[in-house]
Amino acid sequence: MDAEAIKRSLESSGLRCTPQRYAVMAFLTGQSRHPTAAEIFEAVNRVDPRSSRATIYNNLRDLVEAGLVREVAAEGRAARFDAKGTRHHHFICDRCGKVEDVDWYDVSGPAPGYLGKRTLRECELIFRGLCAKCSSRRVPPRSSS
Amino acid sequence: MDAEAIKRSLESSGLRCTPQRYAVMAFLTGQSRHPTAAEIFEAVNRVDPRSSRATIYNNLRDLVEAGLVREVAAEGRAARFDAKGTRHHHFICDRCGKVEDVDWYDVSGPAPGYLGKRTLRECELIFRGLCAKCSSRRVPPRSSS
DNA sequence: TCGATACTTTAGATTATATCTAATTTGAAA
DNA sequence: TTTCAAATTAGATATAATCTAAAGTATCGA
Ligand SMILES: [Mn+2]
Ligand SMILES: [Mn+2]
Ligand SMILES: [Zn+2]
Ligand SMILES: [Zn+2]
Repeated sequence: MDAEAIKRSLESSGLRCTPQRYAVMAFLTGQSRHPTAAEIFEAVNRVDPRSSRATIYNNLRDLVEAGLVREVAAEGRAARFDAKGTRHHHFICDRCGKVEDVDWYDVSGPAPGYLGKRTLRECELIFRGLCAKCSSRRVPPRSSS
Repeated sequence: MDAEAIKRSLESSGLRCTPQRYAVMAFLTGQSRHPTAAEIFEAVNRVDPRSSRATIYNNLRDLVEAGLVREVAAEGRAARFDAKGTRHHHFICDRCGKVEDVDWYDVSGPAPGYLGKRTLRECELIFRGLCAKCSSRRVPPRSSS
């Protein structure tokens, strides 16, 4: 996603393309990891323009509301964020907690009526297990052997 | 799940069945909601035995480690907990954030090789949309009309 | 161009959530 | 009983997120 595309996506969501907001969005689109607010804060403040902590949080809130970014559902202390580029699922490692992207495939939704009066918008899959790195190790990290 | 069953499940996980630990487990098994640590704290302290905040957190940690309780993957400030009774999926409301149980059905897992070198343990399905209550309302809550 | 106005950013204070510490208490086994 | 690891506790501390009030900035119409 190039600079112009980011600018357009912000403006078509009714958000001004301020330098600080752009920086958050640009950083997120360039990441396949799932950074926390603190990590985003650090990253955008390594280059101009600098942003205050409140601005990082304000912009993340605005971007999530606008549907350009999602807050990833995962356990753990700090919220993690993800630019909504191409649809994908997530793999969460039982051991190291890393959240990795997995190519999207359409999930066989529930049978009609299964969800009662609820209105379904989407089905998201979360895979759990060991990531490639953790799979290749024999011994759990906490083991003293 | 009756008292004896809870006691057995704790002990077969190598955990002492202390009054405080039992109280947390008993409360969680009786809930279809997904309470936060603060809600559990409040609930168990309405009856004896009382537990300190640290004990609630200690026991939740122990129960999650033992596999008797899971921390629910959902957005939002405080972690939510769920006794692992019968398997089920979750429906998360876009609007009010409520996490509701949905009967389990087996998810068509990814094709072999899809996940590369990762080791898959389970597929969890998260449905998103509007819960029954929010579906029946016309106007979004923030609208000023 | 000018002023009005709404949007945005900011530092620091505040609140909310979770963990740590060090001193007891408890309970099962010897 | 005595012993000792496990568990509990109050309060301190750490971490994450939000709030506040003041100042800065873009946009619009006159
Ligand atoms: Mn992702
Ligand atoms: Mn549940
Ligand atoms: Zn891993
Ligand atoms: Zn709802």
